[in-house]
Amino acid sequence: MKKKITLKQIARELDVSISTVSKALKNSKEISKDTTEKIQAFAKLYHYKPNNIALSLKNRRTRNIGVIIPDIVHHFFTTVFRGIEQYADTKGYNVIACVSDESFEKEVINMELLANGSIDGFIMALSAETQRKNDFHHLIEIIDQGMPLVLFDRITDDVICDKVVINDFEASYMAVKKLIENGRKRIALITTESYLNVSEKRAQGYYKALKDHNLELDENLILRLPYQFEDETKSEAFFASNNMDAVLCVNEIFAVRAMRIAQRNGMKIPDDIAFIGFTDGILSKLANPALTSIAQHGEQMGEIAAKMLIEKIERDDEIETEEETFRTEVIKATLIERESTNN
Amino acid sequence: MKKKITLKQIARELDVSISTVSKALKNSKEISKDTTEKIQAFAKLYHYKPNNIALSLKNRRTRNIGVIIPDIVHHFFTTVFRGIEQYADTKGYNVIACVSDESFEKEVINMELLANGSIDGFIMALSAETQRKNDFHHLIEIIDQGMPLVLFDRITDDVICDKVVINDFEASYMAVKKLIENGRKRIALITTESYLNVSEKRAQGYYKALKDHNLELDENLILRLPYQFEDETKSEAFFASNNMDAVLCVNEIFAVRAMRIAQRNGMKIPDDIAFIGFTDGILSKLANPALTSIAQHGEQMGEIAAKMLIEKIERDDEIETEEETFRTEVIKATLIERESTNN
DNA sequence: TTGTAGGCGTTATCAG
DNA sequence: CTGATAACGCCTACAA
Repeated sequence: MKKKITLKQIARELDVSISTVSKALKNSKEISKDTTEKIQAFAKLYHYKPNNIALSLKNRRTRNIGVIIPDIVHHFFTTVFRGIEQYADTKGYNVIACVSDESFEKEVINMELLANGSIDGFIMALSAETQRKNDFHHLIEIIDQGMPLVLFDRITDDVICDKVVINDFEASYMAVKKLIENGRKRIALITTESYLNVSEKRAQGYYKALKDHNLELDENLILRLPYQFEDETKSEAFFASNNMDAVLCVNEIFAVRAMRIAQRNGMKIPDDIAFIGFTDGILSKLANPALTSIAQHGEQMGEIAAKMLIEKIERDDEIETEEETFRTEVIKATLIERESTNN
Repeated sequence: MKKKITLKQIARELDVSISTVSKALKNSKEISKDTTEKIQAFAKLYHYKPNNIALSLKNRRTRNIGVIIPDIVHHFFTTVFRGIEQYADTKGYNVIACVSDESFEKEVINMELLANGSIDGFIMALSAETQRKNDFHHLIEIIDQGMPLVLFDRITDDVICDKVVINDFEASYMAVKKLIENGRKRIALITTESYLNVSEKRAQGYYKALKDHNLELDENLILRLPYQFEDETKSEAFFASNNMDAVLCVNEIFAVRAMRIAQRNGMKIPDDIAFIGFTDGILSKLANPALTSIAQHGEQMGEIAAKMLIEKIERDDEIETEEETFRTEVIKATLIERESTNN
């Protein structure tokens, strides 16, 4: 077992000084061709690679970025993560991934842990609990310390930083509009129980679309489900006690579950009832019938977030003063039509 | 914007030496109560937290573990990742996640990048390309440097290290046996095209089960699909030109796709044809009909892998010599029966 | 009780 | 052309 070799060891072996070795390995022309070759050959032989930690300490940058997502099993976050990872990779950055599990406390702890030098910046989506509590002191503190932060999807207006979102309101509006144009009259909304920024915006789009087309808002047609687990009793009661001809769901899991229940109740999709869901993931594609779905372009979102963050990190290095400016990028969601609606 | 404060700054402000500050913050009884209190108060006021990078350099451990998975959108890997992250979190470790994208080169590059001091150990599943090339020099080199490594799921016998797998062979055998006991005679296998260790073992289980029950192995009943993308033409031809009454698939995506095609061809599930898939993910649960599925317990797998790794990391710290021993943990897969088979 | 010095691995500056 | 020194932030054995 040969431990990693250091400059010091090379220097000792070759009977030169550490700085000579360092320079030779960087092809500095201060060093003679002879010594340079000798040192490089030796270094190669022993697979010398500079120690990242020492470099980080010296340069005050780690080339690590911290990503905190509420839930990794949720397809949307996974795709965003993928986008982040891919872009970061091309720029030579590593991604440290933390899952907040929708918990405020885990979010805070993870952030504090990473903020102590382990990373150069954060990309995150707020946990449900954080949004409910409306407590963002940990984010503000981080920013205060000069650490770049990019929020995506689950954002808040209370924190001033770079952000990436999709046009939830418009996307939802368009989806409902489409349903109405297809002749649907009783359009239900299945959304999350807890207060999530995005769900709220999607609900607003739904309200507005109904209103603009002179359809009455019927509170009975709105079902609020717990975000994580559900035993389907609420959903079944919902379908049993209401008649509707279309459903908009704020995510694809809700949509696919709802379709199953509707089918179990003998309804034909899309003849009797149409479905549209957010999150155009694998479930939408492979559902039976395939689900018409609003693509949130998670991968693109992650890529943009990573790009914004890395730009800010690398800018910080150069100029020092210069007034900070923050951007909010809005990605346009697109409707992917499949079998659960008629076109 | 207040940058993070260091021991040095505290020392200067309070007009004491750095080591006094360091000791005071650790409640060393070398330091007088007075100074200790003064220093601690000041440190608290400025939110002093030791710099992780400096600690890593000093202690030669980072409390980071590197995880390399072939594909994060694949549900199974996601759940393993979750298990790793959760366990690591409880032990105060961070997880640096890299995606190899099934590419040998990305796997090598990522490993080399991380191996230079960024992490204390690796957990990984081999990329498809790595398994195909049978080239593991990068793993061997890593181990050689004394870096702990745990392989999971996609493993190889050519590398000696800790491993976690499920009993693929037996699981597959049991699944086929069940199908046979249900009266199925023409049982197909849908597996991956590229050589993957796990697929191979599952195929072996399939062969053995057929043989033990005196069913002939019909090569026409085996469909090999590309791992990542597929336009379904091959699958459709497969279903068109063969008649079968059951299908075993090496993952749930293949299974759900296959079910759709069978249904499109007018077959009734499970009456005309039964399906069993590996990977008991969300797709299996929400498919229509719900898919009988072999649970691989990804989360548990991740947890065990993380536990093995962290134990090795922390053992390395203490004792130095002591002969190394490596374990292979085998997790028992379980069959979750749903609507796609009759019980 | 407090401080000094050396070291973790690297680089940059300056002196020889 | 080469080497000594200081610094990044922290810890600790040893000295005062």
